[in-house]
Amino acid sequence: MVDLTSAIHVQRFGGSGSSGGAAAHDGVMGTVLRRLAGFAELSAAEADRVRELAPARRRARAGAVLLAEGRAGRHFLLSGWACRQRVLRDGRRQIFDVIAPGEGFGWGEPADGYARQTVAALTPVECVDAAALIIGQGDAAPSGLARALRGMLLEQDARRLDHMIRLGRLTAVERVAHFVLEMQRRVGAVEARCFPLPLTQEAMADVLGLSVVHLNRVLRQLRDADLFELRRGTAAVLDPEALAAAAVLAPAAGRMQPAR
Amino acid sequence: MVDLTSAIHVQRFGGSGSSGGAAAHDGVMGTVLRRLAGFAELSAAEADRVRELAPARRRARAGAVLLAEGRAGRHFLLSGWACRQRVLRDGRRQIFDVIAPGEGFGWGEPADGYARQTVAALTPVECVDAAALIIGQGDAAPSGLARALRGMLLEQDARRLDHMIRLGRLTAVERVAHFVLEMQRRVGAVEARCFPLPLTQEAMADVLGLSVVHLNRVLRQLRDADLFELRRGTAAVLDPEALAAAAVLAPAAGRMQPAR
DNA sequence: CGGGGGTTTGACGAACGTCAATCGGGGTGG
DNA sequence: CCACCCCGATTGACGTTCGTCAAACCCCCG
Repeated sequence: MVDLTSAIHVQRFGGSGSSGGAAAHDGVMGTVLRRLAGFAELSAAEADRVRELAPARRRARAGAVLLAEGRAGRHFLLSGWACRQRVLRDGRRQIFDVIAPGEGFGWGEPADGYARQTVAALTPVECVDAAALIIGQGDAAPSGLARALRGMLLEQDARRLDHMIRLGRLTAVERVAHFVLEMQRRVGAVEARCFPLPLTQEAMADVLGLSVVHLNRVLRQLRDADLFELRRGTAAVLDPEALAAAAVLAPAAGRMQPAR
Repeated sequence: MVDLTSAIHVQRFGGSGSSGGAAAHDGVMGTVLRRLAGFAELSAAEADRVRELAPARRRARAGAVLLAEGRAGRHFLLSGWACRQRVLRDGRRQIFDVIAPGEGFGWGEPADGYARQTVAALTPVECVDAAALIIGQGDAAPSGLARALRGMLLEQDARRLDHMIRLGRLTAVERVAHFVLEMQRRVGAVEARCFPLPLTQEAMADVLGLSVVHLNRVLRQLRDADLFELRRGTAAVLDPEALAAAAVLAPAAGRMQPAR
């Protein structure tokens, strides 16, 4: 499926404008285009419209707020990782959802003061405001772009349900195992043993509703059992079957199923 | 606001067809109409279209599956309480969301195999399939009905975020307090001391990600402290301020905010 | 060669789950 | 009308999981 192993390391601007191969041609928007294509085929014109967003991209450092609480508005994450979160007055933080490179944010978030969530960068990121992007919505045949974006939102919803189960009904080990498998699938590395997962243990703990210390112990436990390893931002699934067994629950599908 | 104290006890069919007062005129659809009106004003024609659904209503007993996993399709809950849930192979259950009388279900659920959730009745219920209801979507000015339904979905989304915080970052006492306040607001009984909450402790435990035993202890603790009481399906908020303090987090707004 | 943030570990305690038994109330059938 | 019964609520005892505090440790960068 989609290979993002390298995409996350793309941090250079300029160059790679119109050299040759498809990936090179896609330039910095490659991550986004490949991910969208995972949901629905885009027409050449649509892909071009997406590519044209590239000059508007901006960088942000880890920890930066990409979208303040209550704000919305179509963005894409070109590289790096972000999250949707909320911080309580006493400092406790819950991360609702991790945003992987190539994914969008701000599309689903209701702007009318309803959902109090903030989008924040977990690593250094590049992102673009896609407010200007023409989608081609409504009426008879939704465009490929519209279908892809819809698919992205649906998958996000599905993942949130999984996440609620994780938080409410899975043990710490199960939560970690399930989260790792979700990320593996999500990053398109189902066959690969290793994939990038540059999240702080603190961030991961705030995703999974655990303390950093306890998460660390669970990670060591999985490492000692040769199931899974996380070192320097790279995840390694050493024993997929055993890890899946530990996860109890199969992660949400990464692709749209045919309507019934 | 909306008073559902009696609505939940409406179990009789027939009668109350066109006697007099507004509530009586709304008949069995009154709960739904009042709730929709809480989000956006409906035109007389729209209200009539909703009322016309009444004959199609059906009953189900507690525990019945109202919408199987993966299915969707516009429904309203006329009376009784239901929930969206998922049950793991080993029997663990997580309830994603409680559905109060008058609320809709199946509107947001994606039908294409994405979200694996089941809608199940928590008490005896009456509900209708509203697939035939003409909404008046799209284009320039969305109808009152469309806006009301959209508001319902937005509120549901907002509540899910709160729910994720509850599960991931609040203690048992905080979870219960927050849940109770959310329900109070949701049922339109913010001023009232008492309101109907006919959930089994087992159901509430599965909402809050707790064991029944521990939930029971928390409830006793709140009762001993004269903060909150739950007896025979009726909730009594004895000390609103203290309960709100115990909840840490203010529950999601019950009404649509003006767009910014 | 120092910071400094992230990771790792130990010791301890609090929060929560499990097992098991009892209680209570309302619904049902005689 | 009453006895029975069953499901849900309640309680005690105990064990486990997980959080907190505190102290190293490690690695990356400057």
